[in-house]
Amino acid sequence: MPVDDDQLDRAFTALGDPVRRAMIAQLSRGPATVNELAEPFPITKQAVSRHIQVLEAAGLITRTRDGQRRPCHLVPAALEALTSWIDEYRLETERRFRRMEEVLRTVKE
Amino acid sequence: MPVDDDQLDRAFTALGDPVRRAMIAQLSRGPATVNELAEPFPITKQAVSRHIQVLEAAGLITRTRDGQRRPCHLVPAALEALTSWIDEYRLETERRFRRMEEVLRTVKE
DNA sequence: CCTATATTCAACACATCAGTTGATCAAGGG
DNA sequence: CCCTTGATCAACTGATGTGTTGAATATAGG
Repeated sequence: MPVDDDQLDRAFTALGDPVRRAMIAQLSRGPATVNELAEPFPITKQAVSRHIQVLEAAGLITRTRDGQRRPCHLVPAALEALTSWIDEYRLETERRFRRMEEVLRTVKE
Repeated sequence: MPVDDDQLDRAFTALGDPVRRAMIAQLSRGPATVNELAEPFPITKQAVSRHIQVLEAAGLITRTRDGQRRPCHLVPAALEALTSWIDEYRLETERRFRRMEEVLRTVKE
């Protein structure tokens, strides 16, 4: 499933921050609230709250409601869209390299 | 092969820009110089030159010398490191989802 | 109802980024 | 040796991002 350019902007930029990547890692082990996500970091909860908003706007997480808590959940399909984008160009490059090697071997004979 | 945090910062941030992603796409079809990479965009070559420096610092491309030209080459291994990072957490999340479904089915009986 | 907890909003400071223009450096070709 | 071409450096501007503090909102629970 294709993703538009703005969505890729937001998703890749979101991953370009060590705090947000650590949050992704934690969320892969299960849902977590703002407070739980904030715990490992020496920053305020407001700052954490905004990191979460960045991840949500990027489509990388969704949020549910549980009383006064707003647990975050990782969205595997969004991650998959990113690897698909990257793989397209990696695979094309690798195919091109193999074709070049082929030519070099042929010439050498 | 693991990648350190700063390298992930630089690489993901580099991909968070549509101009740089378009450059990646072009480079997957073959090496290109600054001038060739600048051609599709309505920005100055100095700006393109700096985008290239960002991609190089991120390890996503390397540069060679060909007379006065400095062709850029995509580095597939760097792209692979990114998909590996993402996949680790996507797969963990999918495994967790499957375990939850399993539990739900068991409880329903 | 009142209070504590979880989260968010608003306004501000500071740093980084993407773009510009103008000057500079490096390599090739007449 | 000059001149052109490819690329980069330096300084500046405006926009965006990340953090802070302080106030506000919403829900739970006695």
